[in-house]
Amino acid sequence: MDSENILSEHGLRNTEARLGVLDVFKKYDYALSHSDLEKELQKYFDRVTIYRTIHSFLDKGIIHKVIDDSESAKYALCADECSSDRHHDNHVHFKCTKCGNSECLNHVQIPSINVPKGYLVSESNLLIEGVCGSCN
Amino acid sequence: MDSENILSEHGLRNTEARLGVLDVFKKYDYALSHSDLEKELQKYFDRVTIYRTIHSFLDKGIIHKVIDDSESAKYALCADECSSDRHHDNHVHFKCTKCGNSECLNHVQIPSINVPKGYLVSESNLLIEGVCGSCN
DNA sequence: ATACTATTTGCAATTCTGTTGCAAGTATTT
DNA sequence: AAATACTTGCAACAGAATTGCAAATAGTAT
Repeated sequence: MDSENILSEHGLRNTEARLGVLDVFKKYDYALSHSDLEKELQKYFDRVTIYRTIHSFLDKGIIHKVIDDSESAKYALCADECSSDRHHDNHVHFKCTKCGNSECLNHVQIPSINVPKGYLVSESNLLIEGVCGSCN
Repeated sequence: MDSENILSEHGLRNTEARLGVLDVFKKYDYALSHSDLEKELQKYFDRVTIYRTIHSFLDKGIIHKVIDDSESAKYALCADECSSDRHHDNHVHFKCTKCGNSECLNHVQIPSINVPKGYLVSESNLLIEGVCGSCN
């Protein structure tokens, strides 16, 4: 989907900064941190704008947080089915210990897990660490 | 196991600060962040000491990092089988969206997952979100 | 096209998180 | 009890993230 439509369908105004951030996400096939975005965009936009863009994209369901045991939070574009109200609720992410990149494994499903009695599950996130195809 | 033994078995000296941190972990059955520890301990120890204690406990395998989609890193006591060289490598954590607490589900095993061809898996972490027994 | 309104942006200041160097204090060994 | 190595607190620092406010801009109505 083209970037203008992504924004308007999620109820966000069409601005340079948001288009710029979307372009960076589209350029990479792995999850990006704020500082990754900043490196590419600092010539054009303020750090604070990038933070605020990340927040509004998270709010509207354009990106999701990729869970990672590292220092800083990373984010990736959501699959098209996601929206602010009904979110894709099974995420599998693979983090390569060599190159440090995290990617979403969209086609892998998390098998259902038995939780203790009285617990309700709404979402699950599986982080797999190892060596990715390019580094292996 | 009593706190003095935990420390000496992991090759750490027996100090007030370390005993204090261990006590806080034992007091709660869910994962704690640095700031949780700081709230309880700031009257007795310096912030830096708490950071350094967390690091040495991680190093020696007394605690492990609990992966969480929230702001700050959280930690929890390891089960007895863990040590610095051979670490328990399958962690399942449950985060309650009502109370915000994360706990370890030690008895739940992560089913094996099919990763793309050419990928190697060394460790996996499953974060389940939902409502815990006490909040439900 | 122009004017209006609400949203968005940049800047400066601030807060929170985490680290480092060093001198003083403490645990352990002899 | 003395020597040594580790641990702690303090101050300074570095980086990550947030907030308030005024200026700029997008979308809408005129």
